[in-house]
Amino acid sequence: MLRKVPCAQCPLRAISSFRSFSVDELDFVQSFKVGEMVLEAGARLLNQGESSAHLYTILSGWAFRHKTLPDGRRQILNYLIPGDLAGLQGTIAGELQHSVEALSPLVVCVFQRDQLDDLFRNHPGLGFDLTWLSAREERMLDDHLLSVGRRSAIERAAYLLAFIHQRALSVGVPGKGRLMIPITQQHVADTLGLSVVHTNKTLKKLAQQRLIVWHDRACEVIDYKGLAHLAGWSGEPEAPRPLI
Amino acid sequence: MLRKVPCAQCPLRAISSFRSFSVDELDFVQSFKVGEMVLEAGARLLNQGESSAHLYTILSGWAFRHKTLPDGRRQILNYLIPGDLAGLQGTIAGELQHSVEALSPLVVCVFQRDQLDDLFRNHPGLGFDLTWLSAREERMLDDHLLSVGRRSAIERAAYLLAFIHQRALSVGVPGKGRLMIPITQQHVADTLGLSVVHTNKTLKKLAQQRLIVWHDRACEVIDYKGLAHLAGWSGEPEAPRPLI
DNA sequence: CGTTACGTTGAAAGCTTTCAAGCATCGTGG
DNA sequence: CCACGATGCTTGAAAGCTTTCAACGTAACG
Repeated sequence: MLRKVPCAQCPLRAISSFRSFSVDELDFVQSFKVGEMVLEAGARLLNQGESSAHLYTILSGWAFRHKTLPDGRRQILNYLIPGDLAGLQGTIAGELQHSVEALSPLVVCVFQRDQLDDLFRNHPGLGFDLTWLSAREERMLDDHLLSVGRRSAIERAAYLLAFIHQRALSVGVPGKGRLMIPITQQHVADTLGLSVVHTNKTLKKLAQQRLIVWHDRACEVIDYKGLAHLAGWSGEPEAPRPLI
Repeated sequence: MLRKVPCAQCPLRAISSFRSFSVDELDFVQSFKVGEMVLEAGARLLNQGESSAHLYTILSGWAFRHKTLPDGRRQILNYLIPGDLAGLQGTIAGELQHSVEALSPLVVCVFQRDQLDDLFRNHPGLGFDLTWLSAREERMLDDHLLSVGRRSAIERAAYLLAFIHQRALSVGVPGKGRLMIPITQQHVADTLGLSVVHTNKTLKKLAQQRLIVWHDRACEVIDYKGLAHLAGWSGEPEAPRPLI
């Protein structure tokens, strides 16, 4: 937890999908920031049942949020990519009810939870942003719940991959290369509520229809519109969003 | 939209699960409140695809939040009971991505969305509360997603009814009588991601095990602990919560 | 070169849906 | 007052989607 890039020079802020911040806001966020942390793929950022004194914003890399039943069955709740905030739920209860695990090497920005009071008191705009981010996560969960509850296996898979693809593009994740979503079929299965075996067969169908290509531990979306259409999904509404 | 009970005398505030508000906060909430609205069972409070200038807090009655696929398949996302806030998602995008429909006669408190700025600016504690409420909804959705994705049909049903039961008790919904959850088996099916037919057979099993009794368009929980145990669910963590 | 993680396949078993039909209640119009 | 349509709850049987079981191939790694 050494490096501490000045927020004003954060490469993420250059991306057009993030709203611009005032100097005042940037100053505060800068002081709110404790430092940066680097995790390797597979490492846990947050743990179900534990409480954390920190909030995190993903700077680079991929992660996912999940929770498990007592007997070990696992459900992936959502994926985290650069610009996403993690750990806010810890604000309402001591213990976090889910875990966050890195899918790829991960760099996160670390904030001190006990400065939240200060944030709400002195920077109402940022307070609003936190509510905004939370409501946005809620909306994504609504979509996932609709998907897992009411879509067929192939529709679910199509929706999921289209969803992740769109989100990653909106924050420029692919860089200059092609976008490779760094997940295994087990991750897909645990997101869709399916078995790995059936997930494998379902992804194969999507590949046969030339909608995706499955690489080693990664998925490449070939036809985003085709996926969205198959799933009957119109995409997430885009709006300039805050980056805390 | 006529009556306007003073917030300080709101019967909900007498319930111990809500945190106490300062005079200052009460004054603001009072001014934030535009009035009250009464809906009959089946009426829509909010509509997917439309935008609303209002936020609502349920004062009495039951409602549910849901969204549908283009071909009509419906997923119920959550249930709303007294003290719950509705419409916050409309803050982040013009159009709401879900609908809210009354399950029983409903009385709601109406707030003006464009006063949210004022709220965040002059009442940081209430701003925090909004984030808190949003994060809480998020946590409930996490639980539902885990349930629909990874629990068997009977576990899902047990979880759902235990969940609703606990929540309703925490805000004193049953009054002095027994708690009757005013839902049809179609609602249960659309919440669990199952067909009505299979839902019917599943509920019958719960009834045979003496965990619930199904009445006409209503469910009575007989053995809350039994349901929670069957579902492998430990209940929602309880904490004093805000009432806006 | 053995081990482990990931992906792939085929077949049987099982859970859930769909299809069909029937019963009961309730409000409405004739 | 009664027929009738609409809504909700039940049931049985067949069809279908998904899981489980079992095996096998490959690539990466120590």
